[in-house]
Parts: sequence; structure tokens; C-alpha cells
Amino acid sequence: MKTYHHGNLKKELIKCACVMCERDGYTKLSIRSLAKESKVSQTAPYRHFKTKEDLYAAIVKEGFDKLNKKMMSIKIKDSKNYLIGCGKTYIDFGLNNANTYDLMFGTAVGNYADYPDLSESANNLFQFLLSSFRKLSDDDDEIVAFKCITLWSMVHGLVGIIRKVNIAGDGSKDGPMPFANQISKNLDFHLDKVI
Amino acid sequence: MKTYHHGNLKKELIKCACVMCERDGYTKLSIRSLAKESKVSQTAPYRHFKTKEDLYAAIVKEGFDKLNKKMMSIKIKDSKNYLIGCGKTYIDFGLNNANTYDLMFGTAVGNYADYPDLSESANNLFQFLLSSFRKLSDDDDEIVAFKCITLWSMVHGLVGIIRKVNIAGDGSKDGPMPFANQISKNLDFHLDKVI
DNA sequence: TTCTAATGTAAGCAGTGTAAACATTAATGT
DNA sequence: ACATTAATGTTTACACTGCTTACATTAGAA
Repeated sequence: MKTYHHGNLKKELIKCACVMCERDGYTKLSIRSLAKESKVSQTAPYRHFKTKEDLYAAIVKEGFDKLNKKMMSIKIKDSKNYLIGCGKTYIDFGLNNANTYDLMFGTAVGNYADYPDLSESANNLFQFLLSSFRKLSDDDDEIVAFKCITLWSMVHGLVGIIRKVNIAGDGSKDGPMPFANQISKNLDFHLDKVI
Repeated sequence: MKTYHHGNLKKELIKCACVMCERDGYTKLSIRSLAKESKVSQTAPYRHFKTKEDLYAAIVKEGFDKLNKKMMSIKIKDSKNYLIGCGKTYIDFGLNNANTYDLMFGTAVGNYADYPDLSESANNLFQFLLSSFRKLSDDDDEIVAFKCITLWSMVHGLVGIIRKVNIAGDGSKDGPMPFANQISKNLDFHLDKVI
């Protein structure tokens, strides 16, 4: 039976939006299409998200939570391999959740600070990465932070490069940058340099 | 005097679009606003760009050409410093042409291969980077390519991280990631690890 | 039970990408 | 030189978008 009030619309909108975002890309995700797929009126979402950016922010928060979960479940003892594992997990997430990843690190959501929930989830990732590095080193905080940023930049950059340069790479043929389609098979090479 | 035929509309549209893109961001750039600012009718641009993506591709091509020019004018003798110079130039471009950079490496232009002119400009950059590395090393091609990709990923990632994490960083105060606003002052630290 | 705030809907505005039909002019072949 | 055609510009129109405003329903507090 269908009641006038949905009861849990916000949660369901977010869930639906996450699926649609990853399925179609965030540019194709419209508030109207979200409403339609959630079987409510065109303007119902506006009761829960003041603007489209607010909706985006909610999707991004879910993305960070998902990534955090993956990162925190890595179980590798050896310190160096542990960090490489973190890097690979990050890259894997970026490649397998490409559309969500674009939203997380693009400019569609201007400033995380405007969204406390999102900020918290993002900070969780930063803090987790930092503390992982701290555990494995005697360096002082500044050096630890720099090393952390170096690894993060590396994997973040790799995700971008792989996706952009490896477009032609169906496995059988190189694109403009030779060997680019072998990046992911040789992650160790890249990550090794950074840790 | 104003004639019915503009004479050089395509070139002027591209020029105008590049300015508007960098000024307002590519999401705010509409074909209509471009037409208005170029003082032609709403649909005139469609004679020169079949779709909006075509227009984007033209802007991206200009971006690559600009970046290529910068890269090719680096004059440093010492090999290691030369590569660091390349990295810094790239990062500088990414930070000072942020909106154009987003378009160049985002997903708004799906596949460079669909745009021969753009492909050529992009390939020029790849080839230039590759040949720079080749000159400075005796490694075989595959290793050279990997090293090249490692540096490129590093700087590409740094641009993204700096812009995303350093949002709070007005210089006086750290954002969620401590020391993040000092990344650009310590580029050598990061680039050193990679070369 | 009544009042109010929360949450849903309906209708409508201004702006968008883009297609189709038409207007003007540059280029071309005879 | 002139007629024909191709290129390039304009007008009009459609379906879609983010978002606002006015209205409907209902859950929960007084």
C-alpha cells in the first residue's frame, strides 16, 4: 500500500542516486530522473536536498564511506606491502567506481567544508592514511605527512592517467602512450618508488 | 561594418570559449552564452561544432597546445633538475589553468581518439615527455615509459590533491590534511622520490 | 483534539542542447 | 557574366533541466 508520506525518502533517494550516478555518470543524473526512478513527484527531492550540489555531496559522502571501509579492512602484516596494498585498494576503487570517483574528486561539489557529514567521512580517510604512515616510520609529523601525500598523489594520479591514456587499451593494442595499458599490471613498480 | 557572414567565426568562437571556460568553468559555459558573447545567433555555433562535446574538444586541444609550448620552452641543463622542471611546469599549468585542466583530464570529452586534432596535440605531449626521459637514461623503452608514467602520475595527482585538500589552506591555516598547504613549497621532496 | 511543522504534489519560469526550416552570401562551373 | 550550389548565418520550436511558489496531506506536539 502506498501512503502519501514515504517515510524514508531521503535514505532511499541517496541509495538510488548512488546507483544512478555510478551507472550513468553524475552528469546524466538529474533530480527529475532520480524522482522518477524513486517513484515520487519531480520536486519531492527538494524537501531533502536544497540544491543539486547537496545531493552530489550526499553521494560523495557515501563514496568516501565505501572507500574507507575497503581501506580499513586491509590485512597485511609487512609494512611496505601494507602501504602498497593501500595504494592498490585505492586504485582499484577509483577504477571500479569511476563515476562516483569523479564526483568525489572533481569540482561538482565545491567545498567539502560546506557539508559536515561529508567532511567527516573525507577526514576519516585522511586520518587513516596518516596514521598508517605514522605507525611505520620514526619520521616527524611533517615528513610523515609529505610521504603520505606523495603516495596519495601517486595513486590518485595513476587513476586519472590510466583512465585517460588507456582509453584505446583493450589489452591487445597500445594507445598513444606505449605500455600504458600495462600500468595496472605493474603497480608495484610505481608504488615502490614512492614508499 | 557588420556583414551577414562573420568570416572567421570558428576561430573566434574557440578563442572566446577558452576565455569563458577558464573564467567561469566549463559547466557554466553554454553554447548560447558563447553565442551571445560572440555576438552571433544562438545556433550559429552549431555550424562549426556539431555538439557541445565538439566545442569542449576544441578547448581541450588549445589547452594541450598551451601546455606543450610551456613544456618545450624549459631550458635546464642538468638532467634531474630538468625533469623536476617539467614536473613543476606541469603542476603550475594545472593550478593556474584549473578550469581548462579539468576539461582536459575530465570525462566531458569522452575519447580523444574521436578528435584527430586533439589527439595530435595530446600525443605531442606524451611523445615529448617520453623523449625527454629517453634522453636521460639507458633503460629500455618499457622502463623509460614506466618512469615517465610515474612522474606524470605524481604531478597529475598532486594537482588534484592540492586543489581538493588545500581548499581550506589560505596559507595561514591547515585543512584536514596537515601540511597540505605546503605541498607546493616542497615539490622537490615529492618529485625527488619519483625520478 | 487541535495546531503546527514536516513532507509530499502541481504548475510554472528561465535556461539548456539541439534539430529543422529559412536567409544570405561566397564559391564554382559554364 | 550569370546561374547554381555549398557554406554559413538566423528563426523558431521541442524536450529537458534546476529550482521556486503555492497548495495538499499527514505525523507529532500542545
